[in-house]
Amino acid sequence: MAEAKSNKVNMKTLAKVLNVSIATISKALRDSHDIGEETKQRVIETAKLLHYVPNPYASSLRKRSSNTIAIIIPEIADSFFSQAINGIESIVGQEKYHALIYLTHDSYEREAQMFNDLSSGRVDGVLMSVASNTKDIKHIQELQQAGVPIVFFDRVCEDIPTAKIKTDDFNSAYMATKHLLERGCKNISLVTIEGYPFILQAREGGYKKALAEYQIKHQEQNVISCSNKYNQENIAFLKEHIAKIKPDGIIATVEHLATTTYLACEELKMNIPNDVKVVCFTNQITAAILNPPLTTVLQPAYDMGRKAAELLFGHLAGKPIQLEKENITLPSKLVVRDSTRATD
Amino acid sequence: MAEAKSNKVNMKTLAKVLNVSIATISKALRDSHDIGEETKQRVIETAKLLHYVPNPYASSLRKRSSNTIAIIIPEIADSFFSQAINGIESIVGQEKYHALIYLTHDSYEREAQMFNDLSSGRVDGVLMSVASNTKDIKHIQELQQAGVPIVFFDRVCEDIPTAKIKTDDFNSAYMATKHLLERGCKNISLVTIEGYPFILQAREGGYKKALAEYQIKHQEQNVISCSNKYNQENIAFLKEHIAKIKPDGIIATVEHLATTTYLACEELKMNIPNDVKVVCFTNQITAAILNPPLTTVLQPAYDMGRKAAELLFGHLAGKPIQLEKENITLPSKLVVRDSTRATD
DNA sequence: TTTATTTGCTTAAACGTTTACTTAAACTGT
DNA sequence: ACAGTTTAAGTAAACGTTTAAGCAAATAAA
Repeated sequence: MAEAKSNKVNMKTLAKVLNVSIATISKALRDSHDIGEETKQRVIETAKLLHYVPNPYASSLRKRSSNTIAIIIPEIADSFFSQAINGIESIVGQEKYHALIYLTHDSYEREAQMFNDLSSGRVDGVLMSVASNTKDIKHIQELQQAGVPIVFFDRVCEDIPTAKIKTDDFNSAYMATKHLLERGCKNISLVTIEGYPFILQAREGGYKKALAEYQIKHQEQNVISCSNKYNQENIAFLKEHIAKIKPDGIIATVEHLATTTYLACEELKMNIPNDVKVVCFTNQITAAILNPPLTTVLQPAYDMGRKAAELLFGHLAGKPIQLEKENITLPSKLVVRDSTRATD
Repeated sequence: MAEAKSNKVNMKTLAKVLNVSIATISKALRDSHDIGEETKQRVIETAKLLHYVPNPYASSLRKRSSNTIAIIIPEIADSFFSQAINGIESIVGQEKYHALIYLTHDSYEREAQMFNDLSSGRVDGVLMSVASNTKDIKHIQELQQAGVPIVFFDRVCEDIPTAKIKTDDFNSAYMATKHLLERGCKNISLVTIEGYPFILQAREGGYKKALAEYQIKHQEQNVISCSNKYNQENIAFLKEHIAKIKPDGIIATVEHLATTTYLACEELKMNIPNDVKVVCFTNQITAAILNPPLTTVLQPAYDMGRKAAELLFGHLAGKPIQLEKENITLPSKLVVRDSTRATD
């Protein structure tokens, strides 16, 4: 058990032990044709015996590639993103890559800062959901022009020509709204958050389309934009809106708005679904045990993350994938529960 | 705008442009005493102008340190871990470090594999929660002996002499149990998951202590061990237990067991809190809007992550921190809601 | 004035790999 | 037997930093 001293064992060590050159070690470990079968075996054996693990930084420096990707997302305490990471990780691990994680907290400045750092060659590729207040996309363009492939998921940047994995925001909002209309709602509010022009535009579009189909005139005041964090002020803000507009249906477009909406309704003594019916975009398993159980738009978070990673790694592996041609939409699912139960 | 060609600009480029040596560039950028003030400014200016970003791999190779840490956790789709990552990230970002994320999925084999990789010098330190089925800790010992500092949070490994950030599992389980006893429960089940001897031992200990104080004899059959994933089989398994034991109180020790427990009770037509009162260890904000609102043991996830990161970075920065002496316990909080409302 | 010291910079080696190029020996076919 | 090819190695440069050591000129101390 004493064969492996804590002194770093590197190729030089192995070369010395085996009395061959460093090049032989390197080639043997990468299974090069240059090296004889017997030598290869000897190298592999002693490498294992001495617990040799290659230095990734030397390798990355020389090869100009790092076997590392970056995951850049706005936040992590959200079931959509954590499930998406699970999907990403399922590929990253399998491909023996490493994943750096960066949280922008929806700040453009941090995002730009991160991209600046990444232009160093730190990563071979990027998987990202853009920050809500990113308007200027120069940082993304520059990284892409520097040759780092980028794949967007969920919160994509339409103006960058690369792969985008989205869910059908327009359609799922349309379905959700139609569902409320079918259940008799006539005055539906759309509760969104600041930022995310594309996604929110799509959801608002689907919402409006459904209204139009039911000959309901859309009112600007029925669309309310909260701040993107769960707190007391948000609840108060929403309460005010509900008290004023008295909607009979609410579509909450992000996860934490479910709690905000339920608490606001409770404080206003408005019963769900009798006084107001609620649908929320969320992936939380607790939706089923809420009071009442919440009708949700369930997004394919895991699959989106996985698909995004598959495209990126396919590209990195040199497969003939034209990232800019990949524009994939995975369907969300409306899961109907009691928060939109028919009442009358 | 044409000053920065996409050709990688490195120290050599800067040296050529400014007609000084590479060493001067390096030292100027690191604000060395060796370099004159005027030269420093010129270097910094042109570096900015040409969008120079240092190559992290060259730097890491030479300095034998990577400005990177590893976060190793069992899973990520769990509010405790995602909040803990938020806490960690708050320090990582501020210290200009980078964080690699690894998910063990509670598998010892993957964990050991990851540690093996990390012995390459890939990271300067590790923040981790150990996998549930990790019994053999040789991989952890070896990395530590190789000089990589490790800080545990939540799911610690008691046999490794290093910093451990825990929450008071014993006491919070004790409080939760006592709370149920005060509310009149006489037959309390503890629902746990497989693995995690230390944490579960502590929680079971607290549970037993409370029972003892109330002169209730502990029954082995009241402790049930589910599998650590949310699915239908788990619900069925728990239903069976509840049907057999007919507990009037349940303590669910991990987040996803809340949903499992609620659904099991619902299927058995057992009313919470009338027929059975429920407490769960969870950090989800939806606890407040469940049916009924769930009494929770709220763990200081963010603070635990943050504290763990603080210790690690303090150590890395050379502060006089003796990691092996740090054994910190942050209190959890019992948040009482309707799932344990007094009835009778 | 002479000797130390400081200032500001350069030289060159090192970190641990990978790889283009070279080389010597062994095999091939004629 | 000999030119040509294949096989199995080795040599050395390169990746982009950091840093110990050196050195000339300027400054300070005696």
